[in-house]
Amino acid sequence: MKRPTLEVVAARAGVSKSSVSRVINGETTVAPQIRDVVMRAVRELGYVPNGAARNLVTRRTDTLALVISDPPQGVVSDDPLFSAVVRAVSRELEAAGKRLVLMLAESDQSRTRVEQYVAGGHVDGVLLVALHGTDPLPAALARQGLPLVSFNRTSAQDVPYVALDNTGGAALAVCHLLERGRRRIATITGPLELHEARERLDGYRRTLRDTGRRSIVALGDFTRVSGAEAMRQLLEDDPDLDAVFAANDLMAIGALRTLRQAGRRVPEDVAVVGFDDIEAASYTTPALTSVRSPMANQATAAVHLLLGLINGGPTDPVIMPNELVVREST
Amino acid sequence: MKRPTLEVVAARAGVSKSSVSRVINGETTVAPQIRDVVMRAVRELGYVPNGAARNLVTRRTDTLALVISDPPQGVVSDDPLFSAVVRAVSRELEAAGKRLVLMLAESDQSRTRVEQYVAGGHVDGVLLVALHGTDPLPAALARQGLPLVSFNRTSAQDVPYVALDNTGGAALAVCHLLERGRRRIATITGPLELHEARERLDGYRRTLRDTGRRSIVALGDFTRVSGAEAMRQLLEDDPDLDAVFAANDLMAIGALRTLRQAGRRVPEDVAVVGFDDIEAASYTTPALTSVRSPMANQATAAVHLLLGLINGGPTDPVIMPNELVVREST
DNA sequence: CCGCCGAAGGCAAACGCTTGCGATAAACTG
DNA sequence: CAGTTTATCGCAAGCGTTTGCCTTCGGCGG
Repeated sequence: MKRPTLEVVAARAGVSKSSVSRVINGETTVAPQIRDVVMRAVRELGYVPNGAARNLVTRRTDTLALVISDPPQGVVSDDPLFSAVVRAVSRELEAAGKRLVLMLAESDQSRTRVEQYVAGGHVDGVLLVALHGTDPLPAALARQGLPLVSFNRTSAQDVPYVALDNTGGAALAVCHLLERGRRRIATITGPLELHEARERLDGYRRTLRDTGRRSIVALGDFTRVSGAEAMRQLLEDDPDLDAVFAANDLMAIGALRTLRQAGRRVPEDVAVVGFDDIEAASYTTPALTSVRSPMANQATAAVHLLLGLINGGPTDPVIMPNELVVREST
Repeated sequence: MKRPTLEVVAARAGVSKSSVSRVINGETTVAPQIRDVVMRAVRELGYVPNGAARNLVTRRTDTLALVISDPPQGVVSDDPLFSAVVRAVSRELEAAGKRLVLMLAESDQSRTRVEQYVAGGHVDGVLLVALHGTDPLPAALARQGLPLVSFNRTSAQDVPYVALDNTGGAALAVCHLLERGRRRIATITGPLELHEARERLDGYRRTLRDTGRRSIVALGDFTRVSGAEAMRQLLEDDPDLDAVFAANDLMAIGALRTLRQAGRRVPEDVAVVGFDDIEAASYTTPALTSVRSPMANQATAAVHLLLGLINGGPTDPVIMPNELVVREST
């Protein structure tokens, strides 16, 4: 059951290991005649080069790590985001001929394991999703000196990133509500220790302030139940509100339920806008208007940035614009 | 920026490479005093063993591949299943100190890439999700002689697997409907080239036959729209039906929408049962009764089976039981 | 016809680690 | 106290590739 090595291929082809290696790696300095005999031997023996040996000498692995640093109940655990990102990254790396190792860092212990792994030279670069503002991992990985791209602005300096335009997206949502003639626009925020949630809140606040209106804020944590709860709170605080901007779709869905229970019609009495445009946003009744987060595009862009970095390319951050998808809820 | 090697650690500690290696690998045949001095050197230098070199000699990689063989629009693309499986596998491997490389095989080209990769000795074993009955990958991977576990029965012989009890789950659903007094129970199937879909249909048919009732079948493809469409078909074929068993939740959700549009009340006029119990099943109105597929447990079991195989354990298949979650739609 | 140049293939030295085996010294045994 | 067994450690041989450099050989120019 032993796999053949370069040596036996060389023997079979009647040439040296060097030549076989050169053929395998597509070098041009080898005579077509030798190339053919080598290829034949390779095929006959079913030879596949040993990865470890190759990595050892070339110091490349053609493998990138996707690290998702988030507590088990965190934001990225949110299914739609998780699979959109993972799948897009996987596809893009596949297309580039690279491999993906996926690491969920859900505890400090696993975070140090990630560091060790990266330090062990197993990967050529790291793609990092670390939404929490105080996460130590970005800085730790940056220190390793390996190419690194983050999925958002990090507290660590000089980490190239690809981020959504959260502020702009929130502004988009609020402007839309204003155009629809809404006067009292509330918001349900995400957990404010996340950059993402902060920025969405900022966008909401700034837009309202610019038009001389006041903010009505309830805190959520990006879960559906927190959205429902926050909505109850808002109705209590300000029964006359006529619109809600939720910082993500799950909370918007929760809010919809609360509104229905409270007998408010959507959108007649209260308009609702979500954020992310997850699949489920189009299932709800009424279907949810939402700011589309181009997660897949973001992931693709992040992979490209990283691959560029590995080849000595530029480190300029990328900001992804997002667009509003108008449905029945506004 | 060069990382230190065993050699420099040994020099610093004033011992041989062997001793350092033994300390690193936690062998017991090393004197505590030496152990300490080595550990200190390791810490001071920030030494981390090089993975490639280690793999090369030990022939282990502590890395397992999760291969998802499915066309881009396939079943597993279904977000909830995808992320549940990926996340559970990742957690379990993390706990076992192993690494996960994720490979989506969405084309024949990428399927051969998977084979090459596995043959290249990059992984110690493979976890395979290949639902399509005609997928050649199970057999191809089995031929490699590496430990392999599939997420369902495969056409390839002798591949250990961990499968859901699809037949039993469907029976559970139908029995429940019968107990609720339903007489005309229809079903919406998944794409029948999938084992999964076949088995669920079998379970439905067998249960009805055993109680002397006839089957009412419409074909779907596991997508929400196909569910809606199939439901329309069913209403046309048999306007008097009083219950529907959908082979997955997405189709059940589609069916709910069609029923509402058709003015049928759920569950008063028509009861609906789904399969999988995805997150969204509890969001719908009315909330969906569903057969819970313990995907996470299944994934965990698969990982354990694989790890066992690697250590020479048994290859007995595992069948996961599932339970019915009763909600408002029945 | 001779010398030189370039192309192409082979040799052998790494790459960084593990591990069987022998060496050494300490600890026993009788 | 001599003969042995034990506990530790070091030596060096790989593991399977890649690659710098040297060798060889055919071809070309002078």
